[in-house]
Amino acid sequence: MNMVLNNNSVEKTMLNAIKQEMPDINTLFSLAELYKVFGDTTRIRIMCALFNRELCVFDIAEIIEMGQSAVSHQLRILRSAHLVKVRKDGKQSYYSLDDDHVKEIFHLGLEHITEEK
Amino acid sequence: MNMVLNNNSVEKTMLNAIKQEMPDINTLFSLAELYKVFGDTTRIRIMCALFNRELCVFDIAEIIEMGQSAVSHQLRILRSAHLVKVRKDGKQSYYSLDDDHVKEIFHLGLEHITEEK
DNA sequence: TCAACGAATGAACATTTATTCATATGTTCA
DNA sequence: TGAACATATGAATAAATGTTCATTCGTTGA
Repeated sequence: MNMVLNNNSVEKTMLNAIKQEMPDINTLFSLAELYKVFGDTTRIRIMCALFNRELCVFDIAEIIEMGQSAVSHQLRILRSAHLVKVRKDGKQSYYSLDDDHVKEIFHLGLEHITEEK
Repeated sequence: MNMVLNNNSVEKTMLNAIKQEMPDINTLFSLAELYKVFGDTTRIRIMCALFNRELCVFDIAEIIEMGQSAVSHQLRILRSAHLVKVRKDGKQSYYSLDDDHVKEIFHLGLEHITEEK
């Protein structure tokens, strides 16, 4: 028998079992994509401003003190992640949070960082 | 009175009120930093492998099919975000999740992406 | 109809980030 | 002690990302 043994903590068959039980790679990829969207201060601030109200692009830009273009670009990213939604009214686009998950994810993250040693 | 009026949805005073109620910028920055760590498929997969057990670096590398060096680099990032912790035993370093938040954040994210239209 | 305005978009640039390769560190055991 | 091994780390490279600037699109109202 020409079996290759590894001398690590876990047996080869066990490693394979762990591989099997992992969620499929596409799911994990989507998950990473979602968190990537949360992983930017500008987008976090935008979501934060939208916590209790809808706002148009110009007002968001004022609140977070950034240019209209930058805000608009980030809003597109937030939109495609289904984190914010738009309502158009005349010349303006009003954005609001799309989903309760946003607040929940936000709060969980806060818990983690405030509990840090 | 030389007050500049804006003709957007919300009055200037209201905008300032919203600015005031925003969490301070350092908190939001840390929050973004935390989610940035979740925002990478390799790190997500590592955390996932560690969901129910501790593993040494070599085994993690086997499970997620990446090089030892890449895994080690990512573990350092996870460690400094307090998401995983190490226990050293002889030649090996055993990593495990540091915190229940990891699982909670993970599951919330999964909920969000599976509910998408 | 056309000027003014709010928002969206594309291209360019600078910065950040993940991976790889090579090497260093630290531990075990022969 | 020194060879073998597990892990960590530094430098280099390639790829991804955020912001800015310039421009376009779409709507309003004079």
